Amino acid sequence: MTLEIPEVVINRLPIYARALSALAEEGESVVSSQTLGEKLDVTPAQIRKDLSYFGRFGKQGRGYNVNGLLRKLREILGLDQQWRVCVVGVGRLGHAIVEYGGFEPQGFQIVAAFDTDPGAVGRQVGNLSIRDARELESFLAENRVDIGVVAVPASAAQQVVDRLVAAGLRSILNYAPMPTHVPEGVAIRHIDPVLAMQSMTFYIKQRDGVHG
Amino acid sequence: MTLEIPEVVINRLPIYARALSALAEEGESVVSSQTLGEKLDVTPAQIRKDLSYFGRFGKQGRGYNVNGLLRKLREILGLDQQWRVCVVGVGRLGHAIVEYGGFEPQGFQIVAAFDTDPGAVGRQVGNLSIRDARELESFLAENRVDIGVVAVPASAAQQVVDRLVAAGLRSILNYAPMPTHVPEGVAIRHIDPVLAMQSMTFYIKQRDGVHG
DNA sequence: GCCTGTGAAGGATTTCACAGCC
DNA sequence: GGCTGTGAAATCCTTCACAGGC
Repeated sequence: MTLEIPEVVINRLPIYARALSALAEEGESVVSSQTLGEKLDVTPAQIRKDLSYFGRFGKQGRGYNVNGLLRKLREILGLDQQWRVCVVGVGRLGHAIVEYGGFEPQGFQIVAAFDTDPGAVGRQVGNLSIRDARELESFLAENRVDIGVVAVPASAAQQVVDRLVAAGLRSILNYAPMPTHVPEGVAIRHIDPVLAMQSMTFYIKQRDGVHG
Repeated sequence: MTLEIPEVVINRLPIYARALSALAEEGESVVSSQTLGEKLDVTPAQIRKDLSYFGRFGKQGRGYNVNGLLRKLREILGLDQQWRVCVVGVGRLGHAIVEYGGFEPQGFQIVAAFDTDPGAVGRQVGNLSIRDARELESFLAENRVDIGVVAVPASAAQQVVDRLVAAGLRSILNYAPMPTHVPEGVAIRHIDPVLAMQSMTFYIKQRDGVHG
């Protein structure tokens, strides 16, 4: 398909899609790059340029059809499909992830949860029964899974990522405080609130000088 | 102090600091940009250039002193200090945040939690008693708080961010699935696992074509 | 008149490549 | 010989500005 679309562009598309959803719910039928940009703190030129990688969706003089563009973006991103997700590590964090209600409505269905702790295996979380992490490979061989969520301690993160990749997964969401790496061709995203805070403190310090 | 250091650079420093911590624990005393880069999937030149914004910390022919550089980075980022954090919104997500043990050891102390729900106010979470969100401004006026964590529903996020900013907070970590905006001079970071997944599905689709 | 789509310009970030020092 | 620090080059990304269509 279309080659070499910058990753920054891909990362912005879901934001556009979300804003368009909101506009659609408010009953708006048309939106200009100007108006959309104001809602999102993005320049209109950026929105137009981003969209131009995928086609010509607007109408001169009017703007974009909200539902039309939303449908297009959902198609491009695959948000019109169901995605199957497994979670590895069901400690406090993994628990919260499995029970978080925000994934399902967006098409991300959690189909399995794994843990190494014999005390956790077999327990019920949400509507899943926790599986033994030793079954990870066999489960992935027998069931379609699209995305792996890693919620294990930092010390185990790389090993778990390696197993997921070896088993054929190509998309990983890593919650472990550890910058695991993956081979070319595997998408990985890191969720790390501590890192996020640690980069903000630099600016606090710069502004205010040193606290007690 | 030093002016105009790119934000991307600041965002990488905590990663370097974390890797140096690990090296220090392993008893390594010296590391080259080459070796550090391999651990982090970052080019050696990038590491050297990033560090050069802040000074000259290495020794030609040897590399960097692990503990020395770590101390420097912690000082630059303010990680050698205690930071006071408040959490707004103590639903399931806020709960998990307050009870997550990963912040305290890094110097981020959660000093208050707020909610609007009368049924939640007064309840105990971790070692905090949930406060009425109406007390937010008075609490911030009387107590030093450095970082505000927003864990409210999307519909309330912008409003909460506005209140935090109006009360003088200049660093915000937003967990709400909603790209809130803030005035110049306020640092904000978004944590949004759904967005992260939605950008990965693009690549799955590109590789594999469409699933059922 | 308004707004898109897009080459070209501009700006930011990364990488190169090497002088200089240990 | 190995490795840093850094100008210069290369690359990547954003913004400009305007031709063209509604």
